[in-house]
Amino acid sequence: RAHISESDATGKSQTLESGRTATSWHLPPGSYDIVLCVDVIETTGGSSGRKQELVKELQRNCVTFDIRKLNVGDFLWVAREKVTPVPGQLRPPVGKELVLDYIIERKRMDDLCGSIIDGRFREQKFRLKRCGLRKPIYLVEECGSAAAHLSLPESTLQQAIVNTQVVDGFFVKRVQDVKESAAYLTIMTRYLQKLYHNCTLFCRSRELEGDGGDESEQTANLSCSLMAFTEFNYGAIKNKCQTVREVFARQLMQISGVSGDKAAAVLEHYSTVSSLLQAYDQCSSESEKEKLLSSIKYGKLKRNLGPALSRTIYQLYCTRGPLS
Amino acid sequence: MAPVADPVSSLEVHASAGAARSDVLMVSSDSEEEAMIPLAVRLKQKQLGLGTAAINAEETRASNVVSNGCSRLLEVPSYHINPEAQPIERNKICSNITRQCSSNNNAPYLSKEPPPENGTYLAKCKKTPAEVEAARQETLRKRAMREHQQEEKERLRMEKKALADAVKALRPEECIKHMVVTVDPGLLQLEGGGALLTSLHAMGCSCAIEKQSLPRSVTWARHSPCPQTGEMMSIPDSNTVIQVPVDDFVTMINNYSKRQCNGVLMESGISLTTWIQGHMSRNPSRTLSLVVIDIDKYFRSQNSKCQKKYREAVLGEEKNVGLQGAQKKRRKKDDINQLPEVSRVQVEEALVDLQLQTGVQVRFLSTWKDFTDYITMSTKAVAEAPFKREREKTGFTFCLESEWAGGQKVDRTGNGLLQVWKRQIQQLNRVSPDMASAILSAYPSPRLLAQAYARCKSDHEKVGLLADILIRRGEGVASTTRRVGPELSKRLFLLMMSCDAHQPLDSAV
DNA sequence: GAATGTGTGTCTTGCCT
DNA sequence: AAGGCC
DNA sequence: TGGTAATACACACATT
Repeated sequence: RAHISESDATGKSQTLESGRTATSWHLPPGSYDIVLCVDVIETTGGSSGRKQELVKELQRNCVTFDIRKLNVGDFLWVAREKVTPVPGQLRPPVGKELVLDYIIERKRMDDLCGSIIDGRFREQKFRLKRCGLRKPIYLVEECGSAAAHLSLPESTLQQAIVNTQVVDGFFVKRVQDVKESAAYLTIMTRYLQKLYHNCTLFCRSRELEGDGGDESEQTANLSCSLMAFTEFNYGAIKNKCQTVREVFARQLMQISGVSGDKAAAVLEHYSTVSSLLQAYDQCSSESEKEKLLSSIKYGKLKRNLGPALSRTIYQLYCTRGPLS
Repeated sequence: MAPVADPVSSLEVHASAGAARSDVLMVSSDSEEEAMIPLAVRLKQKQLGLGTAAINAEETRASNVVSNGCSRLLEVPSYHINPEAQPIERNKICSNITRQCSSNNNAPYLSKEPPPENGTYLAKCKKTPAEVEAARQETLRKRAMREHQQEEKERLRMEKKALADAVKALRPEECIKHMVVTVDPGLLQLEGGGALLTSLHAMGCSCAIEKQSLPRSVTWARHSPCPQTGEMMSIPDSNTVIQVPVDDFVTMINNYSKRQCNGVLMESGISLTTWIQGHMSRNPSRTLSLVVIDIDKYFRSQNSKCQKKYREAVLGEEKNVGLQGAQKKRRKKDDINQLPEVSRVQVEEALVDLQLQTGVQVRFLSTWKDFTDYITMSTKAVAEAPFKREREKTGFTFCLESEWAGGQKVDRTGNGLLQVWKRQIQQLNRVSPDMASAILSAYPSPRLLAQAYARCKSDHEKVGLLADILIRRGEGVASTTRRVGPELSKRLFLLMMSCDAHQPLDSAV
């Protein structure tokens, strides 16, 4: 039977630096198992029976897997160190875990439809790209299946799938139903177990990831420099450290008409709130303040920010009384 | 020997049978192209006719001068255009130039404002021949200067146009018209080849039929004007789609299964992976993807032939290695029936092998119309890819970071700016709307907050300025109050007052 | 961008004698 | 269509 | 030359 353990990496209450130090440890061949990890949300929740169907199918295929809370993606594989219980201790020592470079985002057609509409689709792809795992896979379910009258045309959905393949460079696997998803996971798991049967694995840090093309490195498909699972799953939570410049850009974009290009153009001249305020103070007249930013060029090439926006920003930062 | 044709040999057959004819069909952009080429050629001619380095230096200087003039008129500091530009106004430069010209040819004291007594003298006496000559030369110089300025203006305009057109060519709507889809003739002699060209044509892009290095493949290229020469040049795209016949596909699947069963030492023919690896090693820069059309026809045939083995293979309980043992039906009559017997699981296994070894994926389509649609969608994707990539490179990440509210609308009088200010405060991590409202009520504008900081005597006072502001959560008796706290107070202080753009806000340690 | 449609504002053009 | 106007 | 009017054209933003 399949081995199911609820190892919960509590997503939020972690210490700031997850416990991995810079000591580059390694896992010799045979000292670890390749284990499929399934996001807990894929097994519990919503449609009662449908989620358990995947678990059942994996168990039937004798796939050893682990159910965890994944902060990004739906499936991935870890190299879990084999641990032998120590005499005198009830709990065996915690084994080190490295996460393989493959991560799967499973998407049913209706999910995809909703994701596209509310913008989650783009965000998910972005997070997958920068999650540190270099081989993202989109597992698209219900492909040729019943013309589900979703709120989006089928051609649109298929175009979106092709785009994630061609534009984003993801590997796209199309399956008909949950059973085929399980079959794919099964075959992938067995293949990876075979592939990593005789490999020494090294611990990599999240840094220095020139995440270039995923398929481009076809020769070195066997990546033995992997991230620790704890570091990966913690890094997937979005609590990045903000800088003055970044927050200033976000602040500029709170006003209607200011987009990323516009904000970036302003930041080219005044990269902090302080510098902008200083510039306003150094203006001799109010009209000079009004048009301080009007001739800043932005975007594709050299389009004026314009007097209207310049005036709005001037009002925001130069009004000495309360705003309305 | 394998009774089935090797993919390589089938390639040769198709290539020799197909007439390698190169044909480019312009759809709707031909008129535009004819209009564009002379434009770019003129630009090139002007660049070549005048110098290169010296002219470029002149033109950049002139553009700076013009920009300064404009910005002065707009009452804008010149460092917006060029941070290093000195506040020299254009009219001063011009008057300096004219003064120099005059002093070279006339008496220095006559240059600007003649004394009254000299004025009467000059008015009475006619201009000396030297003065007449000087005036002529002056006129000539002015004309020459105007011409030069005209030319430079024109050149600048043309360059701007060219760059604007280059950007236009990447826009989702128009980029497709600059795409040329190159189709291998081996694809066209199959059924649905004409429909492919028709759909591509209807989409608004050009088609070229020429023999490809890869069999039955389609590649893409971008037809765009070169920024330097102005000539139209084709920029090839790395994506390539190869249509694999079911015969070859099944054979290669079978070869892979044989290898897995018999061990690695046995040479059992080309597998999907080794076939692709061969192509990829030949030209490493290609991004391949495979298409197999109507493989269900094969499985239907296999299913009707021996249903028992098929079910066993699907259930996967026994290692069912289908060799080409069961091929008993009529040969030459039906090609499918003499193919080796492979199961769907074997296909999936070989596909995973291909995926993990090469990253190449396989699309299974049921009809040739689906193939046409797939090529159509791929064409759109390839055409729009550069546009999207450039946007991701320049734009900020948080623009589409899930919960992102669009810009707060603000009218001409400034209504709505208070909400903008509140939302600006909320851009810092871990700032709830309640916290923002609390700060907002204490300092309802950025200026007021900045003034408060300026009035602080010590830095310690500034850092903790907001720490004791009360946040009221809830309503009435059940409302609880908290403080903003020193942490957020410090972050807001750093945000407002720091001169270091890369100053981290979340305090380390 | 999923695809398409809608309104703000700049930017390009032509005009003037 | 080129030139001088303010 | 400058300055405007009228248009074209983008872009930010809102919908099936």
